Amino acid sequence: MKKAIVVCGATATGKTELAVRCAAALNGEVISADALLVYRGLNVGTAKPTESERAGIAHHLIDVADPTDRFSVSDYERLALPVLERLLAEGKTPVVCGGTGFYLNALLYRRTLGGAPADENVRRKYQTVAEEKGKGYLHGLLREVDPVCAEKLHPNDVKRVIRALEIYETTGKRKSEQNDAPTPRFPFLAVAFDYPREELYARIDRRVDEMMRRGLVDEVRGLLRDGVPEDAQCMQGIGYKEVVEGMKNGYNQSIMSDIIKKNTRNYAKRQLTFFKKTENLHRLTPGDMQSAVREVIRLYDD
RNA sequence: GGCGUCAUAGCCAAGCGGUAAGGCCAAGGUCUGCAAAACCUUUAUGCCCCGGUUCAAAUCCGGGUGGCGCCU
Repeated sequence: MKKAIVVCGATATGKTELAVRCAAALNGEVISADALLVYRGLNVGTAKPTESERAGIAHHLIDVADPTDRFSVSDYERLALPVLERLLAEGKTPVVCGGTGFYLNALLYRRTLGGAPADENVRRKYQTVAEEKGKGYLHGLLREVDPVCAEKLHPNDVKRVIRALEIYETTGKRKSEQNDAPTPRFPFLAVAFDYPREELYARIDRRVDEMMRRGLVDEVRGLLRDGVPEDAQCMQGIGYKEVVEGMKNGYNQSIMSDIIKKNTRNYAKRQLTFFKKTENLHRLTPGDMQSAVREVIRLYDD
């Protein structure tokens, strides 16, 4: 069975180019693992690979949702897994590429994701409870039905507390009892560029400048004009929410740009933390794309 | 030159005699159906400098230094 290649790591480290080159060299196709690349119409703010950047390599899981959709990990898993399995069956090399660790884990490991579909009504109900009676009260509710899970969650972590309550309410089972060990679904080689922090931040700054130059503000304006609500899920993406907010407050592009840079740096740091736990992650020396590709191929053939 | 006013962490800032709030930034971390989301933790043996009063001073007094404002 062919192995998959996983190109992960922080934003702005050159994942796209590395993935395309590896796919080209190993008869592969790219499967994106990115929470915002799935949305149509979000191009410049997501640094969506252009036709020429894709270099004739097939890309999957990009532009599979409308900006008004509410896309989630389970949607990702449902769409991405069949593609990946098909490629493996065809003897091709799936090159999974992306910085959304949560999506990556869902694709790479067999997990139940809580085993309960999202239920808007239940979520709204508990959201109201949290607002009216307080986060502590909501957390107390969870403590009653699933004390083990409640113990692990901070009362302020309302999203997860609600999710745990949702699982219990819709399935009657406790989240804490679904201790499914993460088993890999197939063999894979994971790689990531390891930039010094300073350099990574400098790359991020440059990338954001580039996005502004390419018309991020116009893109956001266009999405809003086309009826995408300000509070749409995709508008929570970095670059989008700041522009929406900035336009409301009359900020100039320079101020928006600074905020986007800061948030992107914070995001990159979270990604680094997340990927620290990825087992057998091979760190690639940044700087020379050519030799990085060679390194990946060498590791792949081992 | 005179008078007044202010000086607290990288930044903003509370405190007004009893042993340094808070916010931002930064760093570290969590992550099982919103994840570019959400959440957690840490961050001044020290309050411009020197001296004094006091059991006790960021807080009061005197003198410096620096910023700001007004007057000449």
